[in-house]
Amino acid sequence: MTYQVTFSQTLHVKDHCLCLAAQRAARALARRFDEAFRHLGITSGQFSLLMSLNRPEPPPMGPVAELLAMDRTTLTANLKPLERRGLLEIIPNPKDRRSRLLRLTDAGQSLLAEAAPIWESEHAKVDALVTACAPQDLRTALSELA
Amino acid sequence: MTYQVTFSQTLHVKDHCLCLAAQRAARALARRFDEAFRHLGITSGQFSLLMSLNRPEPPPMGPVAELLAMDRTTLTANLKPLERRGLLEIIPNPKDRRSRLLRLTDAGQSLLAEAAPIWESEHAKVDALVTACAPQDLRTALSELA
DNA sequence: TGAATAAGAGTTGATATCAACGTAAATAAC
DNA sequence: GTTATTTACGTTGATATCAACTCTTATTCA
Repeated sequence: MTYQVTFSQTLHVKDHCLCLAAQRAARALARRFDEAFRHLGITSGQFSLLMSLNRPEPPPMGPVAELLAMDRTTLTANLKPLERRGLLEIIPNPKDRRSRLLRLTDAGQSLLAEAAPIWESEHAKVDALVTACAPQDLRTALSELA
Repeated sequence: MTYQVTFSQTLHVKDHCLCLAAQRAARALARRFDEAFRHLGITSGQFSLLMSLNRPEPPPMGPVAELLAMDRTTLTANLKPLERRGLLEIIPNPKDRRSRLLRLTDAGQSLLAEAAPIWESEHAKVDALVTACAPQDLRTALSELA
């Protein structure tokens, strides 16, 4: 005879699982920003990636993957469509031949400049949805989990 | 001449974007629970899906997709590997011939019974990581975004 | 009742995600 | 200085995600 998970245990998990809550919020927010950026031809994830490359010096892949909290191989995959579209370049690192540097192209810069005000306005709406705690505390709490 | 996004704007987005923060946390939590469930052969997402089917009556797909805050077509895709492994069944709805009902099999129930205590212990560790606000407030805030 | 509309799902195509494995280069140990 | 280890990245295969489109069945309404 096998132990059965009761319905009330299921309800407990549903109401308490931070993993599920984070997935739900992440999916919903991604869809929301995907929609906002759609006319620019980028997704929310692509916006975050392009924005993370807007630095004084082109960064190698490792730190970017770390910043986005994604697997390095996921980053490799995500770069491809953006590279194809000429929004970024993957160039050798003169300091370390194992490494590649990620550089935003002018086209990438321009696209980012169009996207930034959209992010600003959409994000203000999202921020306003949060009432259970201060939005800054929510951000901090999420960072504690990453 | 094209407007350029400044580095300080980039830092502002990085430090304030709830979408990025949610993606980061969601990815990190998924990896963490994936690891915890690995020996059972399921991922964190599959755990959430199977758990959501543990109800007195097999639910149709729509409400399950809604509960998980995922696209209906994503749910269709996610069901396939679990159905192949005999953990759930997709059966016709006698009340509505457009609809399908999702039923956990005995094997699915058993697997869930093994997974539940793992979730319990892993989740306690995760909960302890949250200090910026009460874990319950974090859950509520995330729900407000979904 | 018959036509228009809405609702529930599936398929396709593109991208996203990660583990497992592999390659090459830098660094450490001896 | 040669070997061992570590680091940085890529490829492959499986699953995840969603938009756009299509199919079928209910429901609405005229």
